[in-house]
Amino acid sequence: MRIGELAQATGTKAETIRYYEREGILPYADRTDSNYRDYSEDHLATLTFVRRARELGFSMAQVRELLALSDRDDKPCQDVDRLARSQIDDVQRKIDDLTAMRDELSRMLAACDTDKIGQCRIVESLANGARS
Amino acid sequence: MRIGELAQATGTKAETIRYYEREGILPYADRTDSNYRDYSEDHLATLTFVRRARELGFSMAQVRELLALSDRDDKPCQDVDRLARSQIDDVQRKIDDLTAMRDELSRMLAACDTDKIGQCRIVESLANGARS
DNA sequence: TATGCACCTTGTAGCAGCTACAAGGTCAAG
DNA sequence: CTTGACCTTGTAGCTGCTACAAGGTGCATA
Repeated sequence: MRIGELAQATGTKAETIRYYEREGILPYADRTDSNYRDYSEDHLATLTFVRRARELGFSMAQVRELLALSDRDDKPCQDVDRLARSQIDDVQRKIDDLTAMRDELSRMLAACDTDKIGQCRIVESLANGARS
Repeated sequence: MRIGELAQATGTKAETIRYYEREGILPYADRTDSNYRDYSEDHLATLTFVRRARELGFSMAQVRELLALSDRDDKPCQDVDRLARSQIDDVQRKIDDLTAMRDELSRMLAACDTDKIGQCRIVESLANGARS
């Protein structure tokens, strides 16, 4: 697969893909005889993952960590455990916040449907949750 | 409440708060006689919301839209409806992705606990979901 | 009263994570 | 043989902060 195809498949700019390669986020792609980057299904999967993780608010450093969980053949189980455990808490917190947000948006929609004028409490929905 | 206090309460740098004011993300704060910014509970709630929304991967523009839903006294119900509806889809997609990620992280933890060597499929967990 | 810290302003500059465009070149399909 | 996708290196712009400097005010405390 060439860079343009991969770009299209993932909704990523070709220049961003090259940038990820330079940054070591994506593994270096083999070059064809004509020096074109040649991508595999693995590259596609990794890039899709990276893009979604970034959309979900993970930093590049966190994405690197998450990717590191992937090829952990070398790493002892307890490292993986520690890494996964700390990520899980982070992910769960995001889910909780998003759920509160979604529920509030739904409530507003429902109020709109029945033409009741409801107050919008979307700010409160996230603001009030006591968190560390 | 003064800026330092608000900064501490929300884990935001004072300079970031001033930046948000300049950008119109946070409403202009009244100044005391001694020209200090004076924040209310509303400011606290809004800033908390903004910070969480940003952590969840919403852009400044999206945060503005979400905030706009909040003081919609002026806007007709159908505008609110349209805006809320499109945001809900976005939020639900994030929840689904994060849930897949969390489940896969949990699976890995479980495998670690029982000392079975399981393959890490976190990349696949997000990569394979067919999405628009 | 003086020291020190939090705050004010304006301005400039840096980092992260892209995104864009330019210059100069290769490759392959119509 | 032209067109368009790709290659390289380099530079510069955008977003969303973050930092620091310069010069000044407010205010609590030794």
